[in-house]
Amino acid sequence: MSVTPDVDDDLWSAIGDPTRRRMLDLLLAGEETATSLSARLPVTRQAVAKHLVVLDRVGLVRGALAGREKRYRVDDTQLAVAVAQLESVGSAWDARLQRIKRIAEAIEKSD
Amino acid sequence: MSVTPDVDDDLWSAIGDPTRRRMLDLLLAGEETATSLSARLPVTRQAVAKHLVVLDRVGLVRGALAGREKRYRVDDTQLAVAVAQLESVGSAWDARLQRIKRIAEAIEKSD
DNA sequence: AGATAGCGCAACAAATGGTTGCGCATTGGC
DNA sequence: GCCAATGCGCAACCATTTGTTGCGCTATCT
Repeated sequence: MSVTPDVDDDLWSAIGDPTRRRMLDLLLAGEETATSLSARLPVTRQAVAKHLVVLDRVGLVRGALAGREKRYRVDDTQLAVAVAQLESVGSAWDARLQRIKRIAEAIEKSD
Repeated sequence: MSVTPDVDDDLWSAIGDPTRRRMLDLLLAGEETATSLSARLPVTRQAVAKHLVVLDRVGLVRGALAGREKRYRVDDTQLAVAVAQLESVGSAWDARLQRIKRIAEAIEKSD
């Protein structure tokens, strides 16, 4: 019996990186470019650009050219999928923890 | 304003790795050793051992010597903390998505 | 037209996740 | 009691990821 649900590893590892989580955080407040994001993060523009490639590959963000800028925004639908996976794993583990707790209580009662 | 709550990056990246998530899954079903885990996973015992070091460092598992074996078990308390972080980030993003949706609806209505 | 701002590409460094190979300790059968 | 087998830890090595710096192209603004 498997406890954790099947999860898209690529999507999960995309949101697993702390820098990418902070980028998503910033992008949720509005469109940003690689340059503007790097100004608010402790990494260089190029590092941000690489992360944007990763996030784009799993569909969490999309970039659109606007003049000489490339503005990125969060894809709501795909972020909702990611959130669903987080909550799915979380509640699976939580359920297992509860079960263990109930068993422990049952054993204690039968002592 | 920050959207995602402050999260323990070490704890998060510990559960971010797919192999470690599967190890936790197996360990939730009962104690295991590095060798027994590696038999159920597509990686070598040494890879499993390294992951166990990582999981131990963040307190998600603890190992106890039993003869020549070293049996690992999940630390319920710390796993509960990890679950709380997952659900915390998930619901923060979810809340933000809902807010965006409400704003979009409001704009649509005012058209 | 020329200075500037934004971006992409390439080369490099460090950390991570994986492998193989080795040696040491404990255990169990004879 | 001995010896083979089992389980573990350590070290060397490889590929990928995450970060850096440096360079050059293109588009914009005066």
